[in-house]
Amino acid sequence: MTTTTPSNVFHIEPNTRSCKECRIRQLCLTAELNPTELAQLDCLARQRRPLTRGAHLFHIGDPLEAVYAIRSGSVKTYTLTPDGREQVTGLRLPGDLVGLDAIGRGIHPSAAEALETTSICALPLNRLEGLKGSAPKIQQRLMQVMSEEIQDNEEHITLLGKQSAEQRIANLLLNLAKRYQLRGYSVHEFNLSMSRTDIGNYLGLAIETVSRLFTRLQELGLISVERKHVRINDLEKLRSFASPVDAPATARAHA
Amino acid sequence: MTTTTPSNVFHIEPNTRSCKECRIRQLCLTAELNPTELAQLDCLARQRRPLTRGAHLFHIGDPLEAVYAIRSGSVKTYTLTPDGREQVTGLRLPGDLVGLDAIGRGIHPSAAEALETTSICALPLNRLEGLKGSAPKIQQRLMQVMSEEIQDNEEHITLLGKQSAEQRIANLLLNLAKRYQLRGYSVHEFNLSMSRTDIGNYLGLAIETVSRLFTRLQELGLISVERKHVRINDLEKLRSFASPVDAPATARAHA
DNA sequence: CGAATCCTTGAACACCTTCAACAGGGGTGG
DNA sequence: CCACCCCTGTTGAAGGTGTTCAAGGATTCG
Repeated sequence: MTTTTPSNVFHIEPNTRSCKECRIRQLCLTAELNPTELAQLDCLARQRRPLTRGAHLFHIGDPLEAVYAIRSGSVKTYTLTPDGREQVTGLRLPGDLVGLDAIGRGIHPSAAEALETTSICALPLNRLEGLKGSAPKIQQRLMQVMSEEIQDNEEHITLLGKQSAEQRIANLLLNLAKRYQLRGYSVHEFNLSMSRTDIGNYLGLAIETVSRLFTRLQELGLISVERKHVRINDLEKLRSFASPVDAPATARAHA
Repeated sequence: MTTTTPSNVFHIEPNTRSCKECRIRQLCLTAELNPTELAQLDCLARQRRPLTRGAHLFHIGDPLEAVYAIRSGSVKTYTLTPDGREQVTGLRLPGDLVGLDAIGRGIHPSAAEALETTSICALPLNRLEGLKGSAPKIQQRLMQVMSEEIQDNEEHITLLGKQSAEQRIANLLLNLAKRYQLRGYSVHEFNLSMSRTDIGNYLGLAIETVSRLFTRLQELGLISVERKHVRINDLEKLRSFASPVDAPATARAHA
């Protein structure tokens, strides 16, 4: 932060503590709810003290108490391999929900850890279910969000199953750019909240490969990277790197 | 089928066409519903003519009309990469639900194709939502199933992100064995409904690698493979292959 | 200012892929 | 019923992408 400071490094502090005036309301569970429904959700959304970097929202194996909405900051979710290594399964930004994978069995199968100072809303599930009768749209919206998460996971499976290291990096950058844009920031410039280690872990690559490819994309003039700060200089060309029309050399076996 | 015929090659024809007497009721959306709720679901579950091998339940881009429960047979789901290659995202067995990833946006982001003769129940979503008031448990159960699908996807992401080719194959076999066992068949013997191509695609491996590893696991005495027929000879040892306590050689970078 | 952490870069290596050829079934048509 | 062909699966050898190992540089924080 001694150098340039893209907008997303400032915390997106919602104007107030209520859903109704939350700046990222349109992205959250609250999207398309009417004022009455918003008020109902407000009543049960507990806000916790902000998490500091490295703090856990929940651990693997914890009983499900609530699902959580990110208000500001960011969170990584991860599972553990049988031999105890971490697999990063997702990056959550303001407006995203965390913990949906615990609803099935009542136990968190993955952990959520703050990547920076992060504030959240806790949505106690049992009280959420109590709303069902009076506010079916909340329930319905929750199902939508879960379905979108399934879809996102399928995209990530495709990334891990079919794409070259270069494509994975390019797609991550485009994904982040799009999500920051949805939140009102520039498509072209943002700060990575994940470390190189987390990025490599998330993309199924060695950390050295991540570093090398950032350097390469920079040498090609597509992006500028300096530590966590990323600038996309040529969005179109980056897209053509991420999704080449002709299959890359390594792709035939999977065809 | 000229050789041995494990039980799962016989179609699991439900005794009757009603949910109440469906043999796989406990695995499906119907698990833990009371007779009244079962009857409600029965009313709207339309049964379609069985799909033949290669037939699609829906294509990518189709509008969401219903989600589907598998009654017998099996189905693969897949998405397309930007350059038009297929990525197999899942294998669905009797009792599993298909199409949940379409609820979010109303459009199927992935396709579902029968791997063999397959019969299904269609659950029209709009009529399902109409049940919400009278049968909230169905809605709740649907959320559970979706959450479990998220969890399954996370496991598959871990497989693709962290595991060696050998581990991927071993885990696939164990996964299938477990699911067939849940459906009342032997853990030790079953028929693959996926081709080698589909298996490789699903596991992010070249088809030749799949073939070689089947051969290797057979040489080690862990399994016996002949075309689609698989016998697990040493379940414990296969488990230790799938989840070694000490990280494999290729794993350090992801640690 | 020093230590720890994170990131970068280089070189050797390994796993898996690619390319190539062949074997075996299953279906079709003569 | 057999010959033929196509498709699926197998096996071998060479090659490549990404990993591993190693070392050095940069940043941050106490």
